[in-house]
Amino acid sequence: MLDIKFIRENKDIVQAGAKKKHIDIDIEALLVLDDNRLKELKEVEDLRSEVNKVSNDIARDQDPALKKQLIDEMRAVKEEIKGKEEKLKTIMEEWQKLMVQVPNVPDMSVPDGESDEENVEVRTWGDKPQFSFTPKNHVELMLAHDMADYERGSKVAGFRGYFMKNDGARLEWALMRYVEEKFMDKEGFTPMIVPSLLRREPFMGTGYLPQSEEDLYKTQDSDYLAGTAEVSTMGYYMNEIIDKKDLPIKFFSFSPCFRREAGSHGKDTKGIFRIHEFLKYEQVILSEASHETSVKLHEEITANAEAMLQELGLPYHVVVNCGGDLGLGQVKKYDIEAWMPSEGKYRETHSASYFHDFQTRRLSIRYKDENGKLYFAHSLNNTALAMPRIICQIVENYQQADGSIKIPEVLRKYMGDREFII
RNA sequence: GGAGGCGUGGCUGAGUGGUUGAAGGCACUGGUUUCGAAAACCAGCAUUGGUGAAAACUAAUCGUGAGUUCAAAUCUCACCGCCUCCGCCA
Repeated sequence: MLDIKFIRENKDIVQAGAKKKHIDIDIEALLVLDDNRLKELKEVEDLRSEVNKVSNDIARDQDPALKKQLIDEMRAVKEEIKGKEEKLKTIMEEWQKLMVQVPNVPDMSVPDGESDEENVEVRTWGDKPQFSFTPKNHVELMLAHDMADYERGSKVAGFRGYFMKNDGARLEWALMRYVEEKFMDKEGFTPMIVPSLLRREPFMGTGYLPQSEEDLYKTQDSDYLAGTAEVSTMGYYMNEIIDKKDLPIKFFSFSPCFRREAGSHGKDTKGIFRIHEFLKYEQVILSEASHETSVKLHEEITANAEAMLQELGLPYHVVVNCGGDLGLGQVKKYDIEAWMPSEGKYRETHSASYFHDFQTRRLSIRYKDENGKLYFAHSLNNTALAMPRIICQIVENYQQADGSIKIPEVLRKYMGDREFII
């Protein structure tokens, strides 16, 4: 959610921002509605003011006849208010509906473009492996080593169901222990295990609803399953006021994640790259309301992720997402994509975004500065490590001519000090 | 799932229809005092929206939403949350 005052004063910027994100919204129409809203609000408030005043007179006045007269008068005014309130309510509903659709303004440095195909590479790291043989894809490799069972997965869990097995399960646990140790020692990060089964409010607050209703699983109690720990972690301080000296607040959150993948039925239908249920560690930050601080922290959480990919020895590149590939609230986003030999391209493992106060305004997360003044905090997030997806890149990049898979050095101690999956 | 109780400002805690946005206390801020501090004393101290250059004025907010009333923290209903007891269960 943007501040209506900001929208009023910067309507051209907001409209241009929406265009850059390829989101169709008429800011001018919103402002006309807003004028109308203010006019009706004023009328209702003036009438209420009159009622308040006279009500006090009634309380004070002892003359019964005069009392009765005033009460009758106010009864009439009340009727008038009722009618106007009805009108205002209708306007407000329309206003709210439009307001939650207004996208945050993307940063100047965000490239133009419609889809992820127009994201721009900003840097690459690592040497892509050269194979003297035809490399297998992760689906085949994991099957060959009995690291996953897709058939029984879909028998039991349906489309995109899977079991992780043997060294597949061990590798996933190894990654979990690795990333936990990595962040446990990292200064400032509070580790949290967070809920995934959530009410509607945190989804509205983070900007996943109302737009992405069809991407979320919903229960018969009208709760939703979160696709990322970001949702509940951001909800943690919902409707609260934070002391400025506690900022930035950094969370290292773990949760199961659930995604319907409604818009991607044909994509990545084999294996464990795109699945309905997985485990993810997420970095979430609340910071002071400063663009510079947001930018700095954005680079920091991106660097945290890159450091791990480097230790895991996975070649990757970082892309800055184009306007059309940004979410409603995102100001800027980097996707980190690791090399996938079987596809001859990079595939996403991490996604780092910052939002300014878009989410915190919806969630009402504020902080108080030295002078007691209140501000909406800024928020950011990035994947820490998402499982089992990253195993796809690990097994593909580390496959050997003899069919074995080399275990990344940093994970060996969690895999019984072995060098290979044979 | 059943029975009962409760939800007031940063905290604590009064307040069952009428100048109550809300007593008192704590905390916090400023001042007096002091070499300095503590204590004491004095003063200040909610948020959001609107109008306004500002001062100020105005509306809303006592879990949330509806309702009754000229007037609601106070009465009614629904929902949410918390607590206690019973049942069930990891």
